[in-house]
Amino acid sequence: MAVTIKEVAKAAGVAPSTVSRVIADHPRISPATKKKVKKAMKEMGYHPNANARNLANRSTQSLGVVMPSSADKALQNPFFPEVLRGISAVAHELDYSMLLCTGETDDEMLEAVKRMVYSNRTDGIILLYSQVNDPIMHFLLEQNFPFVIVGKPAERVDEITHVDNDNVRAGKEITHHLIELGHERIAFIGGSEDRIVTIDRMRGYELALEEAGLPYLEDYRIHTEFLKSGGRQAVHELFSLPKPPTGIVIADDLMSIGVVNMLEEFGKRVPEEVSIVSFNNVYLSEITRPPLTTVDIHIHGLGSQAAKCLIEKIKNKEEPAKRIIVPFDIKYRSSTKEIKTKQEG
Amino acid sequence: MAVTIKEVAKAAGVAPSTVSRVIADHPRISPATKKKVKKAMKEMGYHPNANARNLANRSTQSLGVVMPSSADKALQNPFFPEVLRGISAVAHELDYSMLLCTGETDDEMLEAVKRMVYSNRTDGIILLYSQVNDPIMHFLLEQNFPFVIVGKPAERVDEITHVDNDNVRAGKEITHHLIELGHERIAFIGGSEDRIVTIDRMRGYELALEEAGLPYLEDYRIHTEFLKSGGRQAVHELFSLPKPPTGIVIADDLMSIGVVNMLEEFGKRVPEEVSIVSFNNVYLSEITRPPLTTVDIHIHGLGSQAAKCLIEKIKNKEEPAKRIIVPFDIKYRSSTKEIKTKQEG
DNA sequence: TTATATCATGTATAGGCTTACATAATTTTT
DNA sequence: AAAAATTATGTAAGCCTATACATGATATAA
Repeated sequence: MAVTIKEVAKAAGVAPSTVSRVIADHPRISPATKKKVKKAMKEMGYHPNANARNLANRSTQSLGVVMPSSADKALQNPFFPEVLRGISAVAHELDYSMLLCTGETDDEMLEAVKRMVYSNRTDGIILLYSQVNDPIMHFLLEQNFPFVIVGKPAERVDEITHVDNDNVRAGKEITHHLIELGHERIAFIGGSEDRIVTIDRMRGYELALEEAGLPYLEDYRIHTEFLKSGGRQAVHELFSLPKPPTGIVIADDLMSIGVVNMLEEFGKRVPEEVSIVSFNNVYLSEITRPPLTTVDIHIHGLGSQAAKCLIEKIKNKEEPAKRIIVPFDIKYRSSTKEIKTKQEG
Repeated sequence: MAVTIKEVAKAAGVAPSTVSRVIADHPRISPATKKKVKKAMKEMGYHPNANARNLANRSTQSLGVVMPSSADKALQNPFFPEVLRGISAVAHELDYSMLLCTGETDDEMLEAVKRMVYSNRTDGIILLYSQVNDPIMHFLLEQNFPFVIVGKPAERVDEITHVDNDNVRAGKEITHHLIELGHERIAFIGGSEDRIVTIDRMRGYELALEEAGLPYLEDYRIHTEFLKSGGRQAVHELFSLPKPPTGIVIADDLMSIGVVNMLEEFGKRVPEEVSIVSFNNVYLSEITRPPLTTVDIHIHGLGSQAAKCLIEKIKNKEEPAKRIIVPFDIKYRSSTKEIKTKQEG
């Protein structure tokens, strides 16, 4: 059994409460006893017991982090380790620990979150995704439990603290880049339409087309989970169109890699024949072939800001809902190319 | 304040200890009172407080998971989300939660681990990496704190429970595959030589060469962190050799992608001019171009086995050290090609 | 110098749960 | 039918820390 506050107290010849106060750096402890107690703590190898402490404090000093359910392969997205790092950076600094929550199915996830909340294992929760009609979010809302979202809430946007990029603008700007290069037939490939991030990025894509006076074709929009075969089929159809696109806006770097692969299969080369842009700027996008022109969304920043907001909210339940927009910038690399021959008006 | 055991007891007309026993499903509680108490719990929305419980039990019901320090980009490896899923699967099942531990520097990591251990935040630790002379491992050993390694310990192999693939054999077999295809000039590219996984895979590579009577050249071995520029330089040198390799064994799928990219830059095509094999079989390796022939190490299994072992060890301190070898299999895809023209004797 | 404010520390309780031990009720044994 | 064993539940003492309140010692004010 580890050494307790009592034993330290006895050794230092003071009361347990005094030791506790020394730990908390209470101002009304004389320098002399402070020193004496600290010495005893060192000598005896004392370390406070987090459980006891948290019980007394009615807190846990830990942040729950909820990943999307891992039904799909999306979880292998390097986005996640990177946000985790961001969260970890400030959590560590402010002396919080991170409780991770994954699960195979949505039900399993919800159950896991409920357990975390009910059993008081965490002081607050970060949702690493945002989707339409999310039961977990509803639960948290209903319980009035502190949480923040990385991404934009599907509803009650003004009541829920969230950390996001301006994905609409990012979508618009990156699409605009393609337009500037002379592209007029631009497709959009994104994941599930339930994910807010997909919706926003697509919205930006639409706006850019509109602004440029380019037609907006239903056939140019693909939503797929990208589990290989499904995605292949979709891309195949896209390029079987009478007027196939010359540029594609893809909602995620990881998908881009799959798309490049499929295009190659169909004999289309990137960027010579098709230009591609995407989002996230994971490390991968730099080392893949071709290196991707992509929106750097500052994943690490998303994570660290989310952690910061959540901790503020935990410390002060009255903290108003906030919206933090992490700026993005575009990394211009080699997956796009100017288009010379204007494709008929 | 949440409802406590006492309140439930009062409502059900029993003693708090009875309620506690109902929760623990104690056999000596009559079905009648069990039912009565459960009803009260439901009605009042009672949920046990994890902190109080853990304090009384001197346990935490949580597993600490230590990722490598994120100094390098290696953390963006999809390997990690995938092991986490594996760990999570059994942790969840056995009602443990996962405490994540990352850090920028090695010192920060060590400090974080010390805090976890000293403050009793976790019952045991899973190390997601293994390297030579790891201060964290030494600390854990010295404290006699339950931990398991995903990978092979650098020392005291028989005293430390670990879950690993037979990386030497995997290295040998995958290299052998290249040899079977007629390759005789085979290089090896791996990450840091401090990582045991690199060492083992390279050892397998060497064994395969030896067995086939192929020469083993110093110049054919590259170790790099693969932070782009460094890797590029190395690959450049490799292919400036008088006799450049026709096949490469690469220690990790993620690196493979970088290598393919660089080769392309140097005008070498995969697999037409250079064959490539690697390890891990992350989702990416399937969708990249070309799809990689790679060793499927069953990442999920590594994680789940590790969690299982750790929990066993937590429950029984006397549990002997174990070594679990998760089987691997090779996914044959399109990054290798038979070599026709025997390159001079 | 005495009353009062300030400071340094101690006492005791709370936080929510588990569990060894005690006790009352029931069943089994002889 | 009394003694013994078993069963069902209660009592109370932890687990370790934080903190409101109490107390004694100094310093300040009147």
